[in-house]
Amino acid sequence: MTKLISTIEQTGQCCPSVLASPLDAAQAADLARGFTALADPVRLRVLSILAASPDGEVCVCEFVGPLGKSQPTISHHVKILSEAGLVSGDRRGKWVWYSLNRERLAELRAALQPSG
Amino acid sequence: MTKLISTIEQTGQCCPSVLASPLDAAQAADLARGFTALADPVRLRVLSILAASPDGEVCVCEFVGPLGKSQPTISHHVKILSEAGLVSGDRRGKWVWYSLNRERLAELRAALQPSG
DNA sequence: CAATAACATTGACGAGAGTCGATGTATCCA
DNA sequence: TGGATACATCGACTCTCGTCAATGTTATTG
Repeated sequence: MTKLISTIEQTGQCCPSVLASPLDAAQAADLARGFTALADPVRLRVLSILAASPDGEVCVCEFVGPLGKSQPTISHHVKILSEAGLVSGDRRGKWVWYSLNRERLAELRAALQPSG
Repeated sequence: MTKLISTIEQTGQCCPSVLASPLDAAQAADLARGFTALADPVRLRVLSILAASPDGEVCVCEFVGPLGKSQPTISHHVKILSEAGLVSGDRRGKWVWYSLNRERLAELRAALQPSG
């Protein structure tokens, strides 16, 4: 807590940033987990399809064809994105509708933002 | 080329963005390579140390102690960052001074930027 | 209840990543 | 010329990741 306040005072930010000050091991591990979720072409395409969807929601079956991967593979990637906080799933009947978590994406973007 | 102009017209950006429009396989692969370079705590700490350095340059030997990794391991990570365009090395005598490539980092940040 | 559909989970496989000791290469100095 | 220093490369190991076939789970429908 003291460390968090110190970080805020030093950087003017609420989240660790790569460019603000040297990261300790824990901060670096947290950020690395986030970027790991972005470090796969299938997952990036899932996010981009979600972002481009008019109603902001896409069910899993709509990823399988366009991305050329099997249903278990898509399900695997969506789970990774979900655990990283980048997407959220909502079950309605047989379908699970996934939506983009733009706040989480903004956090990772902010970690690459210059401090000054 | 035609595709690039089309992308610029549609998105107002020069680089593929996750949030602008659905990524094709090649665009997604390119971005994934960039985020893969960021998806490791050691490499994030290397970048953060470079960003915090007063003169913007750090030689390899200054990473080894603080990061608690062997010299070959640090050299390996610096190479990955270099190949990803995120850092540049400059040999001066026995030392190799590495500096941060902020433009490349800005490109990856822009890929997470909302289009509207 | 049985059959179907959408999605998740499991198990297994090959490929790639992170790590370090040992070694190679380049540079400086005595 | 020889030794010492800084960094890169190699080889090997372990572990994780991406992938898919097979199977399980949940919900709808007849």
